[in-house]
Amino acid sequence: MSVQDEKTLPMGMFMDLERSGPIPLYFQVSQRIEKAILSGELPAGSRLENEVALGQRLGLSRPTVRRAIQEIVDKGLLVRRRGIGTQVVHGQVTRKVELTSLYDDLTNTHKVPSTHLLTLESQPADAKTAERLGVDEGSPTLHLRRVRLADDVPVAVMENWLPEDFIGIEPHDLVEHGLYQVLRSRGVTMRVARQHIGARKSTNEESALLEIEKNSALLTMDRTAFDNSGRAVEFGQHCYRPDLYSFEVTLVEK
Amino acid sequence: MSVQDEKTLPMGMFMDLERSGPIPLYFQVSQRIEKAILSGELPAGSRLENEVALGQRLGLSRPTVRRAIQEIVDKGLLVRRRGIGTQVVHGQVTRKVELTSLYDDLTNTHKVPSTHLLTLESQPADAKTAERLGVDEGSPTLHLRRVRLADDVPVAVMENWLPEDFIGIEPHDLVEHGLYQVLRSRGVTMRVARQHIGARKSTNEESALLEIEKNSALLTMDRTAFDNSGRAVEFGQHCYRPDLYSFEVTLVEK
DNA sequence: GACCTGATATTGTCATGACAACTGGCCAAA
DNA sequence: TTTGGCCAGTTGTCATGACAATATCAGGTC
Repeated sequence: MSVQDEKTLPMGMFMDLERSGPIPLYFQVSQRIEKAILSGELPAGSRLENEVALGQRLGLSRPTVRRAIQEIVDKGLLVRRRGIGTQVVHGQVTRKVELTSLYDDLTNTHKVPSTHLLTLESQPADAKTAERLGVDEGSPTLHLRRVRLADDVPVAVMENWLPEDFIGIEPHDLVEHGLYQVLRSRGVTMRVARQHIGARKSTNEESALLEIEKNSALLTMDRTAFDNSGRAVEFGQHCYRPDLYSFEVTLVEK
Repeated sequence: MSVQDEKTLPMGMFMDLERSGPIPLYFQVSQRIEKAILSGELPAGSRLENEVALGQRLGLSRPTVRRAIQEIVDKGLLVRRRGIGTQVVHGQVTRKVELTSLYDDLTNTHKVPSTHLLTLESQPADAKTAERLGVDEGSPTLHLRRVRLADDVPVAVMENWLPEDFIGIEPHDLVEHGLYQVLRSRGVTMRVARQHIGARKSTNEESALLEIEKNSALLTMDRTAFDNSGRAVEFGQHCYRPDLYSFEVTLVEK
């Protein structure tokens, strides 16, 4: 019995590519394929059409098709093997495969998110904050502390520091929109973020805020985020209720 | 004062590319650039030569140079901006930027790793294991449980299940080499892994094994790993001492 | 039957060329 | 002085073509 006894599917889709629109062709293709996988149209283990044939059928060049496929490989949904072809990964868990999202989206899954703003103040940078943000120690920063809730149940305590040019953000924005949305609306686009994920016991204050027992286990995440110019725009220390939140990561070996 | 007042560096390297060797050209180039960044030769904020010029100087086509640069962008060390160029990210933390490695390597940093093998047995798959591995419930699996130590200090308790064809792995191998090395030596190459990272309190047994207080906070990680044919080859539930171990993740926005 | 050999299929790498889209600065006009 | 438009520089996208590396499979030979 061979390893891939699954047959190649015809994939009768991709008839309408918008060639003059602003959306890249490779992106249009990759989205269709991903959708076909997640919807079950391309079941686990099935083989994809080979790159050349797929390109011909869609009227696209091989590099374009190849890039589209690569996007999905990077997400961990497809596996390519030289001499063999491209297959959908086995593992029926082909859902919820987004790389660790920036939190906003995750609570949106059938939950109503809300925010309690505890602190919003200007604060001189201490040594650690200065190092993480790449600013001088003692220079002013915007310091904020929030409790994030889903369906009125507290999920996380989030403490953030931002460079001084963000001083002036209104409390109203943060309660309504979440930090990253506010930054985006001010013209900042995040590009790179470095995260450390760990665990520790909760303090008494955190236990009260999160409505959990004293000395519970907490899931913690430190993050420094950089915008598209490479400047640090945010440093945060967050802690989560582990019974309500966890991180999902998909690794793809080179 | 402009945002990028840094000057473009000449980068007088890349003289010796091995064109006939087995190592891809784009990989050779990306390694040189990454090395130059990590060594400080390309300081934070400095601009890279533009793709066309760099290609000409190295005798390479633009796609090849572009791919080399893209590799480093994906690691979060470089940032590209259309119309501007490619810059090294600000943020002096340009060290230890490897995506969440597969554990073996992490303990190797100045520590002596060792392993206590607690369990190594054949065990019929329960419902959860069967689902994760994609095998039938009740079919035989290899079940193993280990304590991982660094410098003789326990760091993690790791419990794994593998499909039946791995039954026959010797205890000696696991003590000496770590699970992933053993699998590699049996011809398995990992491609995709899905991980869930969370936290919880330790059980009494875990507290004893890890030499920590009862009811401490633990960092937990569940993982299912797939080989290059997309078949699940390992399912594991691990827990770590949070004072000795944490996860590092670098996110890059599309 | 076991083993080698070659043909075939498929992805991996690389080159060349072209145009589009975005950014920044220069310069002229209001 | 300010505004607007033009221009050059750089990355983003896409097409075409070629060869290399690797896995499968059929067939022949020992």
